[in-house]
Amino acid sequence: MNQEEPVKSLNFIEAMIEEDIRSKKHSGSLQFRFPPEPNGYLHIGHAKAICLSFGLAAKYKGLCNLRFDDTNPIKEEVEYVEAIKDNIQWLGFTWDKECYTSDYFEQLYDWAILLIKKGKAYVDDSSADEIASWRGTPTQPGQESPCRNRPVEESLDLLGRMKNGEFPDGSKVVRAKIDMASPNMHMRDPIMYRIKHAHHHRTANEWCIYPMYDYAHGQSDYIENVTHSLCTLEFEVHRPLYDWFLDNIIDDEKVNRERTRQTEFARLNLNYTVMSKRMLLQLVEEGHVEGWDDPRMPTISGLRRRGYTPASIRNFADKVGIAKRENVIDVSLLEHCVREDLNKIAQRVMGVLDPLKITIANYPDGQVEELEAINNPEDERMGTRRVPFSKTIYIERADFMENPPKKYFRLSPGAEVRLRYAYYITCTEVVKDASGTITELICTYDTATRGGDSPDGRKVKGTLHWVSAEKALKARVNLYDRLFSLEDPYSCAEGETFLSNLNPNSLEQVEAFVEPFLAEGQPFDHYQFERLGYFCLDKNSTPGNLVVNRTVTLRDSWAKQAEK
RNA sequence: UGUCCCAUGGUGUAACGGCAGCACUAGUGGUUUUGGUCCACUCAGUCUAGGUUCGAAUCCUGGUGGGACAACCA
Repeated sequence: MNQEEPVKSLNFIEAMIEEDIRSKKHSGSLQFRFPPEPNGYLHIGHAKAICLSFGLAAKYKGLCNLRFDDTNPIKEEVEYVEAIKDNIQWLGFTWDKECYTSDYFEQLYDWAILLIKKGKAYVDDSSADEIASWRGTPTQPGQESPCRNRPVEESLDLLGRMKNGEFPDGSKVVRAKIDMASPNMHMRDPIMYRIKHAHHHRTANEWCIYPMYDYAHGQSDYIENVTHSLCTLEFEVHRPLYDWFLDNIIDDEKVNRERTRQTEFARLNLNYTVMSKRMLLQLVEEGHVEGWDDPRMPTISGLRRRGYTPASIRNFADKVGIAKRENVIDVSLLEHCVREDLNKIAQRVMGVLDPLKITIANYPDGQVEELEAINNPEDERMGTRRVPFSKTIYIERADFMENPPKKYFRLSPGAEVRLRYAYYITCTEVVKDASGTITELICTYDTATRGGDSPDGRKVKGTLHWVSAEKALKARVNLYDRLFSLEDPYSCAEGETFLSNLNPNSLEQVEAFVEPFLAEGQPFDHYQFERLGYFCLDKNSTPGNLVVNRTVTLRDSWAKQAEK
């Protein structure tokens, strides 16, 4: 009787958009944009922003541009723009137009002339130190520059000469004339242009003056007809300035009514990692990780190399939601999202990370048989494969205990277990070396249990993964753990930095044995190593030199119980 | 001695003046040729003090707590 459809709950941005649609605020379709600065690699926090703007565009039948905010030539590089484009496409999004703020330098310059002519901007000869000291503090008003009231003609002349390269870096700036006593520091005559005789990755040496973020961003949105300009919370105090520039440049009532509006949401934070571009850059440059795409990095490239899928990241972005309050997401949610996706799509395979040799005493010498194994129990369409079985095999060292506790379902002296897709085996003898370390197990198998079922119906509690010693392939396996050992890597003792919280065991490398099927894989292919976790082939893996990265372990309720 | 933003289970996020819901985490049980998956269940929340109202997580006021703002960075 209660057939109410589940109420769709909107986040505050969707609610605003639907209100704009209802009130017909915009005469055209909705337009979004994702505006990275090409000065580093994108991370999972950017992925949230990308999913937001591109996702909204898709949901409301609008478009989303990719715009590189390239107004600071000394920090920006082509390598970064290529990586960013790559990441966005990999995530599964397609931008409408590929834009660059540098495409608008000419227009921005013309608008600067307009503002000076209107008496809304001026050229300032003050030094950086003077400007900083005259700006005041958040609690004290600033004071006006001596150049503030210089004649319009003089500012115009100076601006032209700045552009022509007549002045050295730092000798002059263009400032908006707003209010040095404003409680908002950003309104105290903010700088619009600075002189930088630097090579720009797109405009080369055409310009030696470059606009500041605040002077460029709103106008770029306006030029692209952006209707909803979404950014993170730290730009909230910039919004009055965003509006001020457009208010003073655009003289058209209708355009102003429909004009782009900035809306801020809380950025993503994840525990056990850092999300600051500066810190990520430091990790790369100082060699604490192997590069921007090191699988321990929270970068999109790192997550990809770790074995995360685009769908898992999109789903994660959806689950964390959009709001304005500060948040720290638990990595377990991210891990849940990959497991959820990989469980559906990952090829199952067997591999042994910490091998213990077993000789099956009653199995014929030299015999090898091919046993049928299911590729993915969650998806019948993925079919089956054949796995070679032989007299000597390897199992996981942790799957045998000489003196097992109660509820231990695995192998122990006299116990019978199932080898997955193979046979029931019983341990008859434990072989040790002089130091008492177990070196080998002697077992017998029940020939009637081929495939893993017993015709007499007897049950075994344990099922182990295994690999044929004769046919297995060697593989280098990278076992990754969290990069930092502290939930909050930013908190550290006096005189120390976040680097002191690096987890010394974030990477453990082992030589493992895997079934021959792995040789058919391509870099980035996903696998589930049964009973162990999800893995993928590294970008540098080849059939003859397998390199496997662990994405995440399987949930392990036995490990939890064993801890107690 | 400022301005602005924010406050719901352990973590996130809904509820738009009318029964505080969902996901993750944790725990219990069931199914299982992965101690996986799946299924069922359990623990657990409106920062505080007033006010408005028949009725407040929601509106108002004051506290408290957290965050942002003083690059010629974005």
